[in-house]
Amino acid sequence: MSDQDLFDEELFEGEELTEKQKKILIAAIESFSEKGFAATSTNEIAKKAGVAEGTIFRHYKTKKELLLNIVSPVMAKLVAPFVIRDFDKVLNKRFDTFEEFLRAVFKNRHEFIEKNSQIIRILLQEIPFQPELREQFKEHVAAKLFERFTKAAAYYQEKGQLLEIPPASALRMTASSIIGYFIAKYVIFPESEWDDEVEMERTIQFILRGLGTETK
Amino acid sequence: MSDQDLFDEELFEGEELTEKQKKILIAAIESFSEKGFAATSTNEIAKKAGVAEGTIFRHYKTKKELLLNIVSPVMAKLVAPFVIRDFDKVLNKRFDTFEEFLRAVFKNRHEFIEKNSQIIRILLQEIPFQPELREQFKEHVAAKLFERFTKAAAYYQEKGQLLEIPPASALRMTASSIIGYFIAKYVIFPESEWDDEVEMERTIQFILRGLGTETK
Amino acid sequence: MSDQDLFDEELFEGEELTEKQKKILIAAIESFSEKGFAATSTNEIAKKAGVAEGTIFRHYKTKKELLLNIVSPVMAKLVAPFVIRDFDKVLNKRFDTFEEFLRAVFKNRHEFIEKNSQIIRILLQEIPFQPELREQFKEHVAAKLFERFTKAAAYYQEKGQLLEIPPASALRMTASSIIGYFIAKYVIFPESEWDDEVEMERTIQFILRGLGTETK
Amino acid sequence: MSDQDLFDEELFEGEELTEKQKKILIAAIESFSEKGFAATSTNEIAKKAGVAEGTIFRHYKTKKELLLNIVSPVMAKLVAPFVIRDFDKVLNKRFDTFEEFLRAVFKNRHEFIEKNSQIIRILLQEIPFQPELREQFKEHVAAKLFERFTKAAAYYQEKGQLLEIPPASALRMTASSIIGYFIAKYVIFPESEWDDEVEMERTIQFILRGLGTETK
DNA sequence: GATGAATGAGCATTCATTCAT
DNA sequence: CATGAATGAATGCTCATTCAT
Repeated sequence: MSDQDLFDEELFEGEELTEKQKKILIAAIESFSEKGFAATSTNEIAKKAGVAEGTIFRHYKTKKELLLNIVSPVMAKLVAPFVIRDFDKVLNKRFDTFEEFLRAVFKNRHEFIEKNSQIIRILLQEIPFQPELREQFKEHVAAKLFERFTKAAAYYQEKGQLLEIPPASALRMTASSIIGYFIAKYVIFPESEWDDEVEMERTIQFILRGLGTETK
Repeated sequence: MSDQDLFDEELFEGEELTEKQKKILIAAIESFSEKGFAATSTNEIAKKAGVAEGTIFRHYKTKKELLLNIVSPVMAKLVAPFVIRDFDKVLNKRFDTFEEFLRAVFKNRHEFIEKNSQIIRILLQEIPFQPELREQFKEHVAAKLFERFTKAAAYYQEKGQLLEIPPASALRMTASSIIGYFIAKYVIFPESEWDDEVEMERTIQFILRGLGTETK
Repeated sequence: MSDQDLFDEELFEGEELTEKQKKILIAAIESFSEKGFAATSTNEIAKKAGVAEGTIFRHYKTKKELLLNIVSPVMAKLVAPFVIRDFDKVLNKRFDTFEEFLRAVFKNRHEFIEKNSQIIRILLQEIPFQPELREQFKEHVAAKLFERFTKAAAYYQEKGQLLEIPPASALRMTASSIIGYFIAKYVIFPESEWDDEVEMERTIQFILRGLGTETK
Repeated sequence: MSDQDLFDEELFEGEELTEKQKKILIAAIESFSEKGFAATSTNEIAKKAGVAEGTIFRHYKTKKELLLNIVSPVMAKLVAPFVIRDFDKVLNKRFDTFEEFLRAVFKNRHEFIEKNSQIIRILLQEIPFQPELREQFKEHVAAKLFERFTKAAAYYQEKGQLLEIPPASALRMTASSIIGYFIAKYVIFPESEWDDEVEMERTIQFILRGLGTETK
């Protein structure tokens, strides 16, 4: 929890939040992720945050706006490493092989997701029911991810390292495997023993074998 | 819609439902899958079903019981092909290779999921928030699936067709890929053009390469 | 109060109201007329009516709908004597002189207004703020009143009993005088001594002298 | 609007108002007259006035006090021409006939009401619900008006120009006719074509015929 | 003097559930 | 069995007012 708190501050740092606003956000994140958005009452959030109910609505006009304010920055930062300027060059320089690329993305996003697991859980839960969220997701996450992944895929396909299938399909299978890893870890076996390093490596190998061309 | 209706009757057929009960179930499924369980009111269900609100509570003590009554039979039937008596023999006889096995499971469950997409969507949405559901899921779905898949995995590993990794990991990656396929199809691109046959085949190939041994 | 109650039943009689609905209406009428629509809470109405707050909303979707349901029937019946079929003939037969006509209208509407003073007070208060009410009023009261009064005016002008001014002006002055009488009686001096008969007669004489031709 | 603004300053001129106070008053007048006192929030007034919500309460302890501060000066000035010292002499000198008197009062108050139509609308709306207002009105408006009108009436009755009825009744009918004129003009037909001069003259003639003794 | 964040009581409305018919 | 009127707790949200800065 202290870890979570630490990060929340970092996450919303560009926004000049008052102490009360931070408490409201933290309380809302906790409740939304535990019980779901619709089943969490503003009264409950207020109590958990130690503020008056009216205070919530001074800062967020509606409960839905509170939800969007929680989830939007995470969506933005979720694709951050893909939105670097001159992504192509970065690709050229840093990741010579698809394996390096895959491994870097996985590791890096792993940390991010770990730190924001609650909010991402909320995001996943609410995307089917909140059109605004879906719109944001499509525009800022899916589209960007798809665009950059397509470039990367072309690059590695050219190099002969990646199977010649449509990037969309490659992306789907990569994402399925990675997201499946996180859901297993955080949703299905949250309290089980689980060897992060080993399972992550297995997942990477699985994707590489499934999509790579290596005679390996 | 008529397809969906048709199937709903089939799905609950062992249960001797009155006409009104069927209407209630169909209405509830529609609303729950569209707006979520918590955001659907019993009043709304009653109106859509064309019955009085009291009638719902005559058949289902609480709203949650209604949810469980919808979702439970689907959970049971979701693992149906794995729960055949003498699963080992079935395995021996029918699916000589891992590829055959995988292909059969995928195709067969594909139809089932397609017919029950609404209910499965409800299931996925509500599992995180309904302990009873989670319990049922673990007991009747996950455990059975795991048990039978483990047997199958051992069988194909012995035959040298499947990579020597823990069955749990193999299951996770297989399931991720298959479920990822369905989520892409039903949740992310529900109105997009999407070539079922091709994408399914790609997914199968991906899993086979990822988990199979290279002799292929 | 018993008088008021008696009449309320009569007023809404065409509507098949349950006992609870009647209580809600009576309570709402009392509160709205005492404190105004905006300053009356539904909680207060519920308590006064002896029903649960939810019960109000079962019968009237919103507080405003409750207001309209109270005020509309009175508006309709307020112009009732003018909406008789063959108003012209009635005029011919029954009221040979403008004085008779005026006296009849005044007396008859006097009783109606007396019985519905609370609701009419609500109507007057809320007309400036409720566009729906204003619309209804224009359509069902003002227009009808104007139309029939215009006919009557023409009739008496032809007979040489009424000053030759536009009917609209004559109506305005007649209505001002009559409504002024009621406001003085019910709003300004509600608890004063006030000789109904004498003041009414004075008002009639005032209008007759003001609008009649001098032959009298 | 500039006219209105201009006058507002004039109206409150004896009171040494700061710029912010004026803005608050103007904003409150506008909102109260448009939506009613109870339906206007202090937040809304603050925004329209361009001040902080707290600023309103620095100047007016409560929202009701703000209302009274708006309405009181208008009430005082509404009867101004009647509160001249030596009203009797003024009467003697300036208005030899009831007609002159009536015409002067009507014309003069017409301008005043036109300039303060918003505030007077507020006054009319809130008098039934604000005991303080009613008290002030009785004490400063009705009583004074009644007292001076009674004197004037006696004067003109003595001169044989005014019907021998109780001044209270004469006042009621005069006031009804004049106020009816304003309500028609400002409330019922605010956007209609309406010939001020002609209708005012008709109204004056109506009162004169109704109350005068002229063989005219 | 002016601000605006904070308050908590109060608001209209919705809800799952009950029960007399 | 089925109904639907009734309930009252709970909900998201608004309000006039306060007060530290």
